[in-house]
Amino acid sequence: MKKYMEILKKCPLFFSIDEEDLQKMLRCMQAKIVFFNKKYTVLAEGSSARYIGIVLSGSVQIIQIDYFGNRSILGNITQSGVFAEAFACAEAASIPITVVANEPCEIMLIDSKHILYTCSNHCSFHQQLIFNLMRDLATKTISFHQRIHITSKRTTREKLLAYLTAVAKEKNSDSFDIPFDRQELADYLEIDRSGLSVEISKLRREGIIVCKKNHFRLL
Amino acid sequence: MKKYMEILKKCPLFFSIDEEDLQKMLRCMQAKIVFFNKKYTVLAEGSSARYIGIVLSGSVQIIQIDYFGNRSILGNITQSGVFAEAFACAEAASIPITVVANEPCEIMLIDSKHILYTCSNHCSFHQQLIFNLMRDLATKTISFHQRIHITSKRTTREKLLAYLTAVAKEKNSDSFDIPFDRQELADYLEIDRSGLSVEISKLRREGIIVCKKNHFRLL
DNA sequence: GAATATCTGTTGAATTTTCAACAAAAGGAG
DNA sequence: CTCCTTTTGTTGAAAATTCAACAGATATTC
Repeated sequence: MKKYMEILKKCPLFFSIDEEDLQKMLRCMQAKIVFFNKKYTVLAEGSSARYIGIVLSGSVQIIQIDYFGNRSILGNITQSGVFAEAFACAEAASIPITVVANEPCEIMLIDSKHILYTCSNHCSFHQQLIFNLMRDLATKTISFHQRIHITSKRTTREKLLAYLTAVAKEKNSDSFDIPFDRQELADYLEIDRSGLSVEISKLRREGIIVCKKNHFRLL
Repeated sequence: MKKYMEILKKCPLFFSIDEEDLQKMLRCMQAKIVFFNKKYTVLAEGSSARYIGIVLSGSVQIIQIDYFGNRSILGNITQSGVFAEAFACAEAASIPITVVANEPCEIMLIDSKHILYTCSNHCSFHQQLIFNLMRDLATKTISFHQRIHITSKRTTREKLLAYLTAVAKEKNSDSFDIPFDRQELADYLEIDRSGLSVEISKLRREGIIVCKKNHFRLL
């Protein structure tokens, strides 16, 4: 567990909790670490909402697939990021989304009952954990607002530009990588892949963007 | 303040807090009550993210308006519901949404610093408040997932049917009112109003729905 | 490095949405 | 009740998206 300390200290769930307490806490919560290969399912839609996940290495995608097989990508969680916490915290019966490994990754899974309810040891840092969870959920809510700001645009071009400017703003640079390939970006923006490619080409010809693979630059 | 007790006891922020404590708490937090007429702005985009709002009577809509003036409706908050809590809890500088009164309404506003940080009186129920806030945010996150499930559909018909079946499921009945007029429903589903009317007429002719104004019935 | 699989860009046709404009219906004010 | 305003439904034309199919580019495997 020790080798993951630096990563866990950056996890929003554990802010303001010192390393010693964190070690104790993880043992107390019976945190387990699981490895997944690329494209493997970390949590499947319909499975128990018991677990809260933390990405130790690699990255995962949060996806929704409807009855027709259409995929929506809700987000991308990278190192130190948390996922599935909303369903656990709301004590939902099951999760309405699927989490898949984007690349080989190590995932920490914690049973939410150890987080939501104080253990018999009355860990003093438990209140801090709840507070951190609240902040994390608030941050997630804001990121959903941003996603809606992007996907509510009506045309492919507007969605794409709204997305790219949002990423540029977040990364504080006009030059950046995006965490999606073309099909994934289309599924994130809720548009057709081929239409997306057409629009990227247009923006390139018009001199508005430069891009190579998943690296973009706004001009 | 007393006349609002029954409403506040149903507010997710105050679950498991008894009436006596709640009274004290509200005084301690300097909660203020403001009245708004229909269509008036309760909180404007860009304003301080300091306040958490609670609907005491009437209802409010959470909306986003982009540079072209296109409105997206993110949700509808009714009696005992909470709004703007995510921005306050994440300590955002300003709010990226606008809250407008849907009808005449009474709103309680609480400065979030009184919620997030313990007061000098060390109110014992403060921890419960944080826990409630966390649950509330988790619930909101889930409702965003549901909204995305609806708006990610590609056609007007699919969006409309996904929305109607979701409401029917929530209300546990095939017959229900929706909180939107046609333009608002279009702005919630991210589609064109006239296209929506066309689709409603089609579904009516096909005998899939019955509707009158904002009352719908699925067959 | 050759063979194979995956990803990306392009095209044209079909479908759908958007937009503007108007008429009918419903609601509110006096 | 009548006038006026707002909401809803309808239409056709323009614009945009989706879909299927394919070719070139890029990775991956052996």
